[in-house]
Amino acid sequence: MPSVAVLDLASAAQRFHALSDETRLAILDMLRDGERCVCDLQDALDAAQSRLSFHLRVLREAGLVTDRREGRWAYYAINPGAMESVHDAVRYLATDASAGRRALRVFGRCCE
Amino acid sequence: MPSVAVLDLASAAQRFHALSDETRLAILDMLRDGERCVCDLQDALDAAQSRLSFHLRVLREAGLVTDRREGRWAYYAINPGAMESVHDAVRYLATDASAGRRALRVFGRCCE
DNA sequence: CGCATACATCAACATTTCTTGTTGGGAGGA
DNA sequence: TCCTCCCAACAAGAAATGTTGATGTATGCG
Repeated sequence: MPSVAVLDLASAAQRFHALSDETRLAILDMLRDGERCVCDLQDALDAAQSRLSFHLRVLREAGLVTDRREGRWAYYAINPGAMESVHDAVRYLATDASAGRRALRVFGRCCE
Repeated sequence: MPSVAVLDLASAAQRFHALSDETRLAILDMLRDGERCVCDLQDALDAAQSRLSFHLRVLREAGLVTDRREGRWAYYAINPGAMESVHDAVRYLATDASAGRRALRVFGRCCE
């Protein structure tokens, strides 16, 4: 059975919202390289600390990132499970309901 | 080469924003069955006409749906190309930058 | 023509989101 | 202990977003 038989609209919307801001996408783009502390993000993105803290909270509350405290630093990292659920949601929306389970409207060969 | 070497933050953010609302996700969910006129969506979602029109505009301006006029009806349908670019963006964000091109952080076998 | 239908758009308002500056708290180093 | 660093959280204002009701426009039917 597909992991997303039907979409949980509320949580999907929340995750998409977390992805709907350029600053947050830039943060995630950096986190593709691995976990980072806030100060790294601050330098790289040239953003005020409170602004980053705000966006990291949005990402965290959507479950897209995890945070780990070490000494006085906070390290953030992408949460693979949440990214996978976003992936599932997109695939669900892009799937033709009238076609079979694997038949995608969009992707001839998916993830090629 | 991957189709998304680097993410276009602005347009990706716009598309994610279009997906960040429950009403719009419900609309797309209906459109999985094929194209629909506004009146169909109106009945099925029990939403005011101006409200639907607003959300359809957001989806249209993000490129996620196309519209077709026929007589006095307007038929909306999912735009596969835009859904694919959303899919690419999610995969890009979920991909470990330090790993090889096909190595995904998240999906052991993608789109299984 | 007159009228109803299907839809877009506008105006006004409430709510949410984002930014900037400030405050506070915990962790170390001197 | 005092001071600095790293970060979260608060406060206030600006801007964007979503809802509702009204108006506008094109189509088609009588």
